[in-house]
Order: sequence, then structure tokens, then C-alpha cells
Amino acid sequence: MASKIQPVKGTREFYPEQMALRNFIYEKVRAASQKFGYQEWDAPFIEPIDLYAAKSGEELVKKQSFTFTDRGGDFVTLRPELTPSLARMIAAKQGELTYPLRWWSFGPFWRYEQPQKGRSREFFQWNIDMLGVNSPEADAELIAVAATFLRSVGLTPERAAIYVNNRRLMDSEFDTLGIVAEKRLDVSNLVDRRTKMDSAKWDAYALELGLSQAQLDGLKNILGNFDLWKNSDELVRLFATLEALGVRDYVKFDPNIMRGLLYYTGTVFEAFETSGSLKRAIMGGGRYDNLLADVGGQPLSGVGFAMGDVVAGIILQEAGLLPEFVPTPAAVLVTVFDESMWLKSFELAAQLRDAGVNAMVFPEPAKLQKQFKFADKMKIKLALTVGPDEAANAQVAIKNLMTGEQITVKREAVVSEIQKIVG
RNA sequence: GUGCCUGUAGCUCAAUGGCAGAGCGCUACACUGUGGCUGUAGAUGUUGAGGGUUCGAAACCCUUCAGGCACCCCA
Repeated sequence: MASKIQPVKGTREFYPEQMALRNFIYEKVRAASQKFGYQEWDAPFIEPIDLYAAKSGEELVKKQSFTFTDRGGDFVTLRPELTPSLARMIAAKQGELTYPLRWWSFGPFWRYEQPQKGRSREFFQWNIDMLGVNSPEADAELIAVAATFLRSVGLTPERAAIYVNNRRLMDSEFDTLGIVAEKRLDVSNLVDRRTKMDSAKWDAYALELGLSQAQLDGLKNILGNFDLWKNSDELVRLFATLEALGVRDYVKFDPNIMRGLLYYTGTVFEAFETSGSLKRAIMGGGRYDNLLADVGGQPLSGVGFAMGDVVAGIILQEAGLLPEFVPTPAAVLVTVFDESMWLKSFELAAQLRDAGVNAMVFPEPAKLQKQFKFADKMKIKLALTVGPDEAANAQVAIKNLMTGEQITVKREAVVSEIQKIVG
């Protein structure tokens, strides 16, 4: 305990219990991705800073990235997002890939932000994208993947919802109000802030941005109109497809969903937990038409979303949806009766492992009481003992720690007896 | 990067300027061939760290670190 060096701010240490949560999320992510036929891939964790500088704002590169100069003098950064790497990798092999391309990934990312609940500086993120098809039906598939994940972890439509909007729809509504194209970004930010400001201040802010009173009233009408999607052919087709895919109950139209990202061009969506303490998005994504052209590739449209493990983990924990933590993968503890029986215990454990049973041997001939206590704490189901009596008759004592029953069986029958109990 | 709140035993927390405590957990024994339950006993500690005020600081002041909340941002 002499050393007091702390972990880096905003990082998390994965003790076995947290590791189990991370793996749980990973398994569910993989299952949902593979159910729809997506391939797993990954990109480097360290990238040249220019990869992001080209497309992203100064905020990202200068303030929110872990950047450093390597020993060769190159400026590099721990990846803050995956999409630029995706765009580069596709552009590099654009002609030889098979489209539509369906790729997913789950890996670490770093952002130099102020840590708080649901936001750390080092986190894992699920990214999933389909490229090469530009249709609302493809958008619907990605939303269905997201819904499939939510369902698979036990988040019902009452508990989690995916809110959908469409940039093109909003742009055309803005046009109708006479809001010029140059103001769209400001108006998007305005919409994003609506839930965070009180309405009088929000109105004042809108007028400050140069909207007329008539435009402001019109904007409020749009943002309150939850049937607006019926004006969009894309969204009508999207919702029809979601119906067919069996996930319509998870999805709601919401004209207030804008998303900060500049590169979204069509459908955008965000998932939220509806009742919990966290008001952060579980996942978010949308359609991007220009991404590849922006990095020098041939035009290629894509749709995708990302989900961070931090928010997802907190929500699952608070909702009580995590499976019970299993401290050890060992199904069996082989006790060590005393020093003279020690090697017998090792022989027995080796026999069990050969038969495919995960088995742990207590590391020393301690009092049996202590060994059983250990087995209990590790939630091991069975304790096996070879004492002098059992050894003399080529037998093994099997105690079922869940029921307290103990039986003594012939050595050659041990594996089948264990399998009978453990299943 | 900004503002506010918090930091005490392994964990959850008490002690508001006067001897650092409780519950849970932990260790030992009852129980030297068997866990959970019960009983008895025991140890919990640089009060996040560093400095200052004071006869005396866990408490008040300053600095710093970490966490939380709200900004910023959310690629």
C-alpha cells in the first residue's frame, strides 16, 4: 500500500464484476449485430491527428482529444470516434468491397472531457453502419438493430424509446418558414437547447439569433407537431418498414431530435431511457450521405449509430437488468484434505478438466471449514473432497453447496454425477 | 475550460472546535472430516493529500487531487 499512484482521471478500472458487465454488453451487442448479418471489424486506436482535423472542428482536436507527439515527431491522437477511420478504410478499398457493407465494432475511445455520471474519458463504444444503400428501408434496419439490442437486454418499449426525426424534413419546414440555409445550424442548436432552457429565455434567444416573431411561432408549431412525419415520404416509408420488422413499438417521431453532428443529412435518431435518473442518450445515429466524398472517396451513402458502454451500463444496473455476478467460472472446488492427500486432489482436478469440467483446487491444505467458506463466497456449486476414507475405497465425496446434500461415489462415476447436478 | 457540492474503517454513514464511532463486512474461536445460520472475542484509521489559524482541527482558512451536479461540448 506504499504506492499512492491513482488511475488517470476519467478512466475506469475493471474489477471482475465490472468486467462481467462490460462483457455482458459486448455479448448483447455482438448478438444483435450478427442477427442482422453484420461483420465485426476494427480500426487502429491511435490515429494521425490530421484524420480528425480535416473534418472535425477545432473544439474536438484542440480541447477534447488525447493528443501527443510520438518519438518520431508525428502528431497522433487516441481515437475520439470511429467514423473517420471507417471512411478512410472504405475509401482505401472502395472498389474491392462488397456492397451493401454491414460492419460493426466494439472498442475503446478517448475524449478529454469533464468526467461525470455517464461520461468518462475512456469508454467503449458500439459502432454499426450500413454503407452503399440510400433508402429509408436501410435506415429502418439500423433502428431495428438498435431496438433488438434494447429488447435483448430487457429494456421494454415502456422503458426505452428511440426518437426519430429527419434533417431533410426539418430543412424543408425551415424553408417554408423562410429560414435561410445559413441559419439552419443556429436553429439546430436552438432546438437542441429547448429542453435545457425555460421557455421565455428560449424565445429571447431565438429572437437574438435573428428569427422574426412569425418564424419563432412557426418553429414552435413545428416542434409541437408530432404528426409532422406524415409530410415526409421518407419517414412514412421508414415507419412502414419498422412495422414490418416488428420494432415499431420502440420508435416515436420527435421533431425536437436534431443531433449535433454536422454530417447527418437525412434520418436521425436517439434512444433514451424514459424513467431513469440519466437524461443522456443511450445511443444515437443517422444517415450521412457525404462522408466518403469528404475524405476523398467516391460518393457513398451510409447510415449508422453508436452506443457508449457507460450510459448503457448505468441504465442496465439501475433497472436491475444485469444477470447475477458469477465470481468464478469454476463449477467445482476440489478441497485439499491434508498434506498427504494433496496430490490426490490435483489428480482429481486434472481428471475433471479432461472431461470438460471447470475445476479449481484449493491452494493449500487448510482447515476444511476455511476451504468450504471460500467455496461459498465464490458461489461454487460443488465441493469435492478426497479424504483417507474415500482414498481407501477409490471414492470421492461430492457436496452440493446449493442444497447441502453430500454423496460419496466411485471415482470413475464422478464426472457423470457432477454433470447430473450441474447440468 | 467555468461555477457549486462532496471526500471519515474494506463498504454505507455518524461525530460541527474538546478522548474518532455505529451497522455491515473481515479475522479467530464455539465447530481439529464440511460453507450459509447463530453466539463470543478481536483488529479496523496518516479523517483524500499538503500547508495555515488555534491551547486544541475530521470540522475553520488556503492550495491540490478525486468524485458528483450544472455549464461547455456531445465528433
